[in-house]
Amino acid sequence: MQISVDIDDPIPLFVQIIEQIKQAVVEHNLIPGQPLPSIRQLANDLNLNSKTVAKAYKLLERDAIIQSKGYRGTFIHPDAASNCGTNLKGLIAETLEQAISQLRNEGATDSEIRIEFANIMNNRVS
Amino acid sequence: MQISVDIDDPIPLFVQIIEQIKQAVVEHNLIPGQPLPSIRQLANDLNLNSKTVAKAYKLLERDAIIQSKGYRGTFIHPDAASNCGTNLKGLIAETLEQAISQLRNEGATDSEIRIEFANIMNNRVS
DNA sequence: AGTTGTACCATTACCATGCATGGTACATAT
DNA sequence: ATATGTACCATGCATGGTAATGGTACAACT
Repeated sequence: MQISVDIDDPIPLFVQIIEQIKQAVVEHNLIPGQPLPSIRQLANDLNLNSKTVAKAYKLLERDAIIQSKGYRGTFIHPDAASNCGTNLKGLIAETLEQAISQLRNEGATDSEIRIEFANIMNNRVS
Repeated sequence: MQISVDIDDPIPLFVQIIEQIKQAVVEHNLIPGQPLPSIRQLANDLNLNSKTVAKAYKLLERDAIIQSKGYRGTFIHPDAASNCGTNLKGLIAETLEQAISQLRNEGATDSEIRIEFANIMNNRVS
């Protein structure tokens, strides 16, 4: 498995890692049960901080693309291929788009929407 | 009609203006049809930029609290009192809260929600 | 001892945003 | 001329969030 990152790319490094692993899964270059390099190992290879790689792995595990087995390492999830299709990102976009377009129709300003959004995300009381 | 602003107050100046005019409406110190100072006039009295006052007036007109009649000036809207009750801000908060809590239940990260939100607000293609 | 994933603490730099400012211009009226 | 609301251009400043960095520590296993 070849993974590379481009620091000059505006795409965040942890996203670059995620996309490459997902791509390898859909192309069957990575098959279920196959081991992935350890967080520290991959971080070392890419000259990245281990936290950056850990973040990518964490998100991949949440989406059931990979499986972390503690001291035994990290492996491709049995249902990795099908879970690559489930687009959580798409659901997020769809849900937010619906809410935002509704609010815009109600006459809300983008500025007001942004402010209220920030309040909610920070659990502030408005 | 007495309006005053406090520059040291963390509340934005245009919000201070809006709140005071709304307050005056609910207290019947401002009644429908009554004229408001012109944008430039009020800006001059408060030592503010005219754009700041214009912003406050624009939002007040959107909420049907006041009515702008071009060169004739700005006046209190006939339904000002009742429209002071309709809380657009509350609607925004409610709509967004519903969407966000749903996404959080689906497993979405706050970070992901924020990114997608920014994409939508900027009409970027994701 | 060495490695695994994970969880905290923290800081730095960058970028987007909101607020307020300034200038200019327009049509429409007195 | 003067005044009205409104629309565009632009800037400086402060704020807040993300991304990425670093250090430390833990339990569990080889």
